[in-house]
Amino acid sequence: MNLTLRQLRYFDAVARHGHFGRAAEASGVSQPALSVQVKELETELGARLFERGPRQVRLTAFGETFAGRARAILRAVDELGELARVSKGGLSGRLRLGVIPTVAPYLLPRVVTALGGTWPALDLEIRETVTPNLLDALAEGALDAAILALPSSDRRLEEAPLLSEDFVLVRPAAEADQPVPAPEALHEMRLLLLEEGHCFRDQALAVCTGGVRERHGLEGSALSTLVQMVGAGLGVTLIPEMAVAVEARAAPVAVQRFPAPAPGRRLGLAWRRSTPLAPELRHVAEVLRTALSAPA
Amino acid sequence: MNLTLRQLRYFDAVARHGHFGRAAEASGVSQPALSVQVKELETELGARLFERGPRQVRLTAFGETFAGRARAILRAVDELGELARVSKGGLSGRLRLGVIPTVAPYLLPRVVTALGGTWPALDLEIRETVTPNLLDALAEGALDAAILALPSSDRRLEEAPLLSEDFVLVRPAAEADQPVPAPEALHEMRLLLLEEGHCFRDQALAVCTGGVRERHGLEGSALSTLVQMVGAGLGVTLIPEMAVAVEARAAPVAVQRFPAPAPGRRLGLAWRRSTPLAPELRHVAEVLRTALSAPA
DNA sequence: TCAGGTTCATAGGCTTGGATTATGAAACAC
DNA sequence: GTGTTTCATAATCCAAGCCTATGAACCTGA
Repeated sequence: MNLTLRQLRYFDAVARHGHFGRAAEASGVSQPALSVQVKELETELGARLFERGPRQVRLTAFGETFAGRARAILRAVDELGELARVSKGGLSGRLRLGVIPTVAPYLLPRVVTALGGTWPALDLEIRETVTPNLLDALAEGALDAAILALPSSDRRLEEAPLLSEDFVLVRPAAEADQPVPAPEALHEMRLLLLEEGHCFRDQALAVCTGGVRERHGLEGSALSTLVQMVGAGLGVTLIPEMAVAVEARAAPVAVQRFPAPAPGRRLGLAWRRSTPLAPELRHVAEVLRTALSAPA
Repeated sequence: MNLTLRQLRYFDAVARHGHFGRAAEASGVSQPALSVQVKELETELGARLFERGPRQVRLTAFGETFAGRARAILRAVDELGELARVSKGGLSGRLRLGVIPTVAPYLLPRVVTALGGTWPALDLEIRETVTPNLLDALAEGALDAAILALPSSDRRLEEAPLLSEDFVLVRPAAEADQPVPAPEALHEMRLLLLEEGHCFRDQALAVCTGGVRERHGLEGSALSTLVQMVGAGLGVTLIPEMAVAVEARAAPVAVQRFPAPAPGRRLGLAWRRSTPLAPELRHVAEVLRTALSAPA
């Protein structure tokens, strides 16, 4: 038995696309070339990897577990390449950084400036999406690191804290003179939330230990939407402190801070433990921590 | 950059042998063929992997970390092959089982019988050596499973208990009428020990919390040697209960059991968590547990 | 200092593996 | 049934990899 990485790559492509033709195209080879390699792989293994249906290709049970391991191997091989790149000249080339949506608009300028200043040769690629997607992308090696709320509670990740900040209450400007409610009292008010998937939604919910009245149709996909909704008198909302400067100015709302201990969140940088970039990423976290602790 | 498994295998061979010629021989190819592949690997990586000295080949610092990752990949690929074998027909083909020396002579017959009875097609390969070697071999994939004393305290291993047994005191036959000493009192006597590396040596030492008088030149490499030394009046020793039937008969010695709670050991089966054989090995442990709990 | 030995790199010729295009076969859609 | 989609097979070609032979660098010992 003599497996090759080529076979694993082609197999993985078919497993992902569920289609030989498209897998071949994605792999940059002709369909027969790919078919032959996959068939050879099956022959060497002595087991079918795919159920070839007339309309679709599906993994067998065996193929399913095989795919998991094959992917891990391909990822590890990719990391070998990264290892070589890092080993000479430190951080350079592409760095794929993920950022959660409730951070990206407010921090990215400073992040880009700080990293570009320290590593001029760095080719930064940013991807903004919700935490679950970031975690998947990190696990698959599609991202090198991500800025998200700590803790990630993913054992495969290493994380470094970047900053902590409080949440503030945003209410219609007309209510500016009202006393600040206790966080626990928020469930008495109409609290507007981000849609499912945003970690900030869960954090906001956690503040209201009593639960909130669900307001279907009153969810936003971005903090600025929520603030606009508050300005229109639809309810109140929480936003992280870093968003105040940008968002509170754009609508007729009042911002109120909670007395200590105020609810808040910790943000950090996270990366796969096994990435060869780990030492460099610790340095990146250091640089970001410094840059972000300075006033904007 | 397009690494191949072939390159990694050849590189690994050179890293292990520290010698291109021998690595080539071990890999079953000519030396130039191997040299070319390694050179190509270095070119693709853009970094040297070896320091080519005139008298020896040594890994560079980069090569060192590279080798670790490369080996992990090669192991994972081997496991893919095993996965295929296991996926159809369950446990069959070769099973490489390690056993510690203080267990092997007494249990192996029953182990072989039990496994051969349940899996007739199984080709059992036994390797007897001390625990540290077993752990290395398991980690490298040179063994599929091992029978050793629990706990292994290696997080990469999964383990299943097989049996627990007491230790008994072996003393010269002339002392058969003496009262049984408390385990703590053993350091008053000349306790004969196995040589370094045997886990049973450490377990015996642990029994004598007060420490023992070191008797250089009075260590044995096997329990039967120790018992013979006891028979010759050189001191006393501890042996596990399973060894009594075989060993105590072959020398003029008396066996004394300790009152509860007697010192003892737990034996178990251990295997790499990532091996595809894991489900089968749980079954193996089950079979062994049953077979070994029955009287010999 | 020079002859001989060891060890890794390079060169030339050959074999095999992988790629391409062209074509076949099976299943569905209408 | 005719056309379409999709994977497998066939024929052909090029390049990657292997082997033998040889070179280059360095050590060793008289």
